[in-house]
Order: sequence, then C-alpha cells, then structure tokens
Amino acid sequence: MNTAELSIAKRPGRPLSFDREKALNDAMLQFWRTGYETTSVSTLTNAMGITAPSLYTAFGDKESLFLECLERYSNPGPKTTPELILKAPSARQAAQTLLESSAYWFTQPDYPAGCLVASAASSGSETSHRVRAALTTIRKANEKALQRKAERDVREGRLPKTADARALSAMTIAVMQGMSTLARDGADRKALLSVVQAAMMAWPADQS
Amino acid sequence: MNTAELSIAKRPGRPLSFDREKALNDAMLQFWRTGYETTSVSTLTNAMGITAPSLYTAFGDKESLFLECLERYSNPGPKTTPELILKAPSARQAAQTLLESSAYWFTQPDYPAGCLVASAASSGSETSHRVRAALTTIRKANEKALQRKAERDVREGRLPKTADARALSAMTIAVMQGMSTLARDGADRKALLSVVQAAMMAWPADQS
DNA sequence: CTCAATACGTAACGAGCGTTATGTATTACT
DNA sequence: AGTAATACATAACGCTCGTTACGTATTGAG
Repeated sequence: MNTAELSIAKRPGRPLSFDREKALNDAMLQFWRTGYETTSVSTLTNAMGITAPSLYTAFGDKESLFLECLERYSNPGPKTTPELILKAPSARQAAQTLLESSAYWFTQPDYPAGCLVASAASSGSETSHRVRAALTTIRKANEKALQRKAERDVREGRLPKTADARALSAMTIAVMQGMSTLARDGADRKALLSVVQAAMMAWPADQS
Repeated sequence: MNTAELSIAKRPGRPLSFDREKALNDAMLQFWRTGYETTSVSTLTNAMGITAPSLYTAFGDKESLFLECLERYSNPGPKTTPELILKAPSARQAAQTLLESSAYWFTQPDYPAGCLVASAASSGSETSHRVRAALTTIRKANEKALQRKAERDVREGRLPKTADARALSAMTIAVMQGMSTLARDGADRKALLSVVQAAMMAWPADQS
C-alpha cells in the first residue's frame, strides 16, 4: 500500500453517485456563461445533473462552489499565470503571450465567449463581496507579476530606462479585460488577435 | 403662450409629488454602483426616496428605468460620444480624448468608480437580454464611430496606409473597458492617465 | 360641486431565491 | 450481522424578488 492509495483512501459512508470533477466543470461553464449572482442554484443543478442537496453535500454552498470553479478556471495547468509571466524571456514577450492566449481562450468554439474572471461580477451587491474580492485578487496578481517582470527588464536593460513598467502592465491587463467584453459582444478570434497586435505596438522593443 | 409652455402643459390628474429628474439620477447612481440585475427594486426605491408604486407610475418597470438611466448616463451633454469622435481633428486625437475623459470620468470623487456601461451587465441571464443588447449597442456605436474616423484618416493620409483602422479602434475601446475594471479595482486617476499614455503609443503619430 | 384622471400609501401577490430538515439507501469498519 | 457514517430523493423552509390591487388623496376641467 503506497502513499497514493492512502491519499485516496475511501472515507466511511456512502460515496458520491456522480462524477464530482465533471459536475464542477459543468458548474464552471454555467458561471462562465451567466455570471455569479445571476446564476441560480436551480440553473446550476440542471447544468450539473444533480439535485440541490447533492450540490450542498459535495461543494458546501453556492459561494464555495463558485470559488472552487474560479480556482479550476484560473489554474487549469500545472503553472499559474503569474508563474508563467515570471518565467517568460521578457516582460514584453510575457505580455504578448498573455494577450494572444487570451485571444484564443476567449473565442474557443463550444465554450462561453470571454473570460470568467473578467465578466463574472464586475459590479454586484454587497452580499457577494467575497466573490468580488477573489476576482479582484486574481486580476491584481496578474498585473503585479507583469509589473515586476517589466521593472526587472528596465533595471537589466531589456526595456529602455524611460519605459513606464507600471503603466505598460496595467495597460496590458486593461486590454485583456477589454478583449473579454469584445468577445462577449461577438468579436471573433481574428479580430482579437489584431487587437493584440495593435496593443503590442505600445511596448518598446526588447533591447538586444 | 409659446410652444415651450405648450410642451409642458400639465396633464390632468394629480402630479408627481417628487422630482422625477432627481429620482432618475439617484437610480442611475445606484445602478452604476451595483449593476442591473443585482440591484433590487427595494434598493432602488430606498435610494430614490420613493415607494415602489411611485417608481412604476413614473418609470414603467425596472427595465425601462434602467434604459432611461442608461440614456441619461451615455448622453449627458448635447452631443453623443460618436458625434464627438467624428468631429475630432483626427482619429488619434479622438481616441486620446475618449480615453482621457474616461480616465477622469471613471475616477470622479463621490461617484461610483468605473463605467456604468462597462460594468452593469457584462454577463447575465437570458431574462435581461434587452438590457444587455442596449449596453452592447452603446459599446459598438463608439467602436464603429472611431473605426470610421480612422478609416477616413488612412484614406486622407493622416494615418499611414499600413495602419489597421479596425484593430486600433477595437484596441482603444478595449482599453477603455479595461480601465473601468481597473478603476473598480481601486486604480486612481493618475494610474489611469498613465495607462492612456501607454496605450496611445500604439497609435501611429498623425502625419503632417 | 362634480367628474375624470392621475398619484399616493398600504399591503399583498405569485414566483423564485438559497438553503435545509427528514427519512431512506448505500457504503466501510468491526 | 451490526453499527456508524455518508449520500440520496422529496419536500419544504423563510426570504426576497419584481410587480400590482385597492382604497384614498390630490389635481384640472366643465
């Protein structure tokens, strides 16, 4: 008996009768389509193919379910977006990769248009402040990572001394957010990629 | 008796006991703060200082009230934003004016942060599709006006022949949308103005 | 003064919200 | 086999939603 088997050792009691991962994914897609506050629990249970008590047993409540969906959405791979930014060869290339992958991600066929983080709860009442805080945290983490990367590039000469690292990263994040709205309004992948190309003109070329 | 007096001739029956303009303004501010679907009628009536039947008498229903607020918000002056864009000396200057005034508008003290149009209903259920359509229409009208202005500048030599009018205008609108989110997340006026400065680097200089 | 028309305050409507109590079925452990 | 623990399905909870009857008060017209 190895540690892996230990970590998935079955708890006592009746096990879940549905695939928790699939249900979570279905919930994420529904939130992606229709936001947080405007998606009801009954809409969720329909999309997930389970009943309300099952949802509460497996995920706690609506807010916890959303936060878990958010985690799944923003950390789909082994590396987080801030980590990817910091590992890029330059801030400029990190920005370009971020925007280009966003252009792809926001226009995937058979997926909701735009970005879950950008469009889930840009406004909202006071009752969902934890949700809004989580969304803001994700957005700011990306911006901060890009900013630090750009500041380092200025220090190390990959960007001109006159470059405004903070402004460039905030502008890049703004373009990303805005592209989500463009996608929701019907812009296709080609249009978004041309937006990326235009926005990257604002970045000074990497100094060699 | 002139035509102005005729146009405000009193209708029969008891007049409204509150200032309709002030109530409309209060409703707009509330929608601005908390969005469309997440703002309840009771929240609105509290903010407006009237009762629900008064709201329905004066404004129809929640959706009509929001659409009227939207008109008031997006047409505050004698000229619409598309008109201002078309009258600017160049597309580049129109974009700069649009972004700079947005930076100011999104960070007014004692007003909600960000943009009502950008944050009211970026996602949402199917029941509010008329509201979402109205918001999309406003966004697209601005983008289209800027695009036409830029296309004319390319034709008339104010912009280089290689400039992508569509991409530049879409990028500019994206930055504007994104700045609204930045403002909601706490960015101050100075930060937004530096974002504008950075974004404008993507626009080729006007040819003289 | 009467009448028609509109707004007002109170109170309530049906519907849907997020959530949970209840009893039963299914599992693991002893 | 028996017990503890968990999930299941059904049904309902209290609450808020957007909206509106209903009766009364206030206006202009004749």
